Parts: sequence; structure tokens; C-alpha cells
Amino acid sequence: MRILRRKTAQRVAIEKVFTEHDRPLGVDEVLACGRKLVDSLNQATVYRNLKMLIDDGWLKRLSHPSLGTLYERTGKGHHHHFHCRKCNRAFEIPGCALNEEEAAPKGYVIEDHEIYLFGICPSCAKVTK
Amino acid sequence: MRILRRKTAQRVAIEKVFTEHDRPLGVDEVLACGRKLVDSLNQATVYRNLKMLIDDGWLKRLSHPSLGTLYERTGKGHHHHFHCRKCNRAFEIPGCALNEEEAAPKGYVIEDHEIYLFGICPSCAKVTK
DNA sequence: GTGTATGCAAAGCTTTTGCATAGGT
DNA sequence: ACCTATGCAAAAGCTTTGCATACAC
Repeated sequence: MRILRRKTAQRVAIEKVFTEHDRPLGVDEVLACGRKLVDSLNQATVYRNLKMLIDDGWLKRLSHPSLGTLYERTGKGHHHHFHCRKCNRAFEIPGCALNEEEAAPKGYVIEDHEIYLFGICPSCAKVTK
Repeated sequence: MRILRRKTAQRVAIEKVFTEHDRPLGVDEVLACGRKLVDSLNQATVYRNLKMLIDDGWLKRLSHPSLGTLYERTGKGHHHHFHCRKCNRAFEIPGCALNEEEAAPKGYVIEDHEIYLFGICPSCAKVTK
């Protein structure tokens, strides 16, 4: 059932944007950066490609509580997200400090989880000090 | 700087919807249930009141990764959310199994966090078995 | 050559806003 | 009476979709 994907300049550009910026990105960022590589790049094409890449398992969509819909590369192992309230960016945080067995009362079957941390990132924390 | 709030039938209805349903609700649910109490209730009024209630600290907005924007009562203590993939509802899970000190590498200042659990809720789990 | 992907524009949603009026105080 | 809150409708995001054309294979 694998769908044939044609290797278009647009998708190559979109993939490159993700591999270059190693953090979750919004549609607007993907579009803006992608246009530097393929200047005809259209918003609808970005949306369509993001969906294809999700279907292919290359990207993952996430709903950030304050940045809205973001997309990030898959295959990076279990990790979570940190949102800096100063610079307003999302960071990936490796590892997981959640005790999944204790996370919900008996009866709930936990299959998966997402954690969003909020605060100040290292570079903003330096500036503040 | 406290803004004077008038006690309108619409807001009373919206508050009642939240106190009766003890779980996070979406705008559509608030509108539908609210109309049973005040049938002239308008969508714009719901949005405006949700915002007021958030400003007053009575409600909290949350971005659920798969249910979209939800609103819930504040003042219930620290808790997180469970999304049932069977019945597609959000539940509040009391307590917290996150070790906040180990949640991010050094340098990150964690002020706050949100956890979303995904799986099957107790009542759906029973049916499945 | 065949059929998928693109660009453009229009349409769907969700959420916000302008404005005249209703209604709380 | 004053002035906030409401209802209605229009507008402003964000995302999807239809259609003719471009282009990957």
C-alpha cells in the first residue's frame, strides 16, 4: 500500500528546512525558510507536504500549548518540549522524567504521553543574569 | 485595576455549564449546553466570556494535542489530562508523576509544565474487555 | 505519455472585532 | 442615566480543497 512519492524540489527544500533547524517548526517558518531554497514555494504545497511527510512517518505534528501547531522530525527517541517564555521558541528536551506507571489512577490504560515544559531557556537565562 | 463585571444570565449559564460538567470543555460544548439555559446565547458571547473568565482566573485555557482548544475550571490543584482514544473525551488526572528537577538539562529554568496522557479510559477499557 | 505534485484561488473552520442595542448597576 | 455585555454580521487567522498546468518518472 505504499504510495509512490515523486522527489520534487519543493519537498526536498521542506525536508532540508527541518534537517537544518533542529527544532519543532511552524508552517510559517517552514514556508519562509523553504522559499529561500525554492522561491515559488506555495503555502498549500507546504501543508500538503507536511501531511505527506507525516503519513510517511518522517514528521510528527504537535500542538504546542502556546505556539500552536508545530512539526518536528521523528526518529529522535523519546523526548519532550520546552517553551521559552522569553524568546518564544520551542526546544526539544531529551529523555523523560515521567513515572508512567504512577501517572494515572488504576483503570486508565496509558499508551503514550506528551510533556510541555515552560520557563526560560539557557541562553535567555544568561542574558537575564 | 479590577474590572467591574456585570452578572449576566449568559455568564451565569456558562459558569453553570462548567460546574455541572466536571471536565475540560470545548467552545462548541459550552455553546450547546449554555443554550439550554439561555437560548439566545451567541457564539461571540461565549468566546468573550471565556476570555473574561480566564482573565479573572476562574478558567484556564488548554491546547489539547488532539481535541483542540479546551477550557477548564481553575483551582483544582495540580493535575494533568488524559485523552481517551476510544470515546475521544478529556479527563482530569489528579496528581503528578513528573520529577521536575530531572525534566530538563541544566541551564533550563522550569517554571511550569503540562502533561497529556493518551490511551483508554476506565469505562472504555471495561467495554473492550 | 501518464499521473502525481504544484500554484493559485476559493472555500471551510475557528476565533476576533465593529457596531447598534439591550440590560445590569 | 451610564456604560458594560450582548447579538449579529463581517473580518481575520489557519487549514483544506478544486482545478488546470507543470513536471517527475
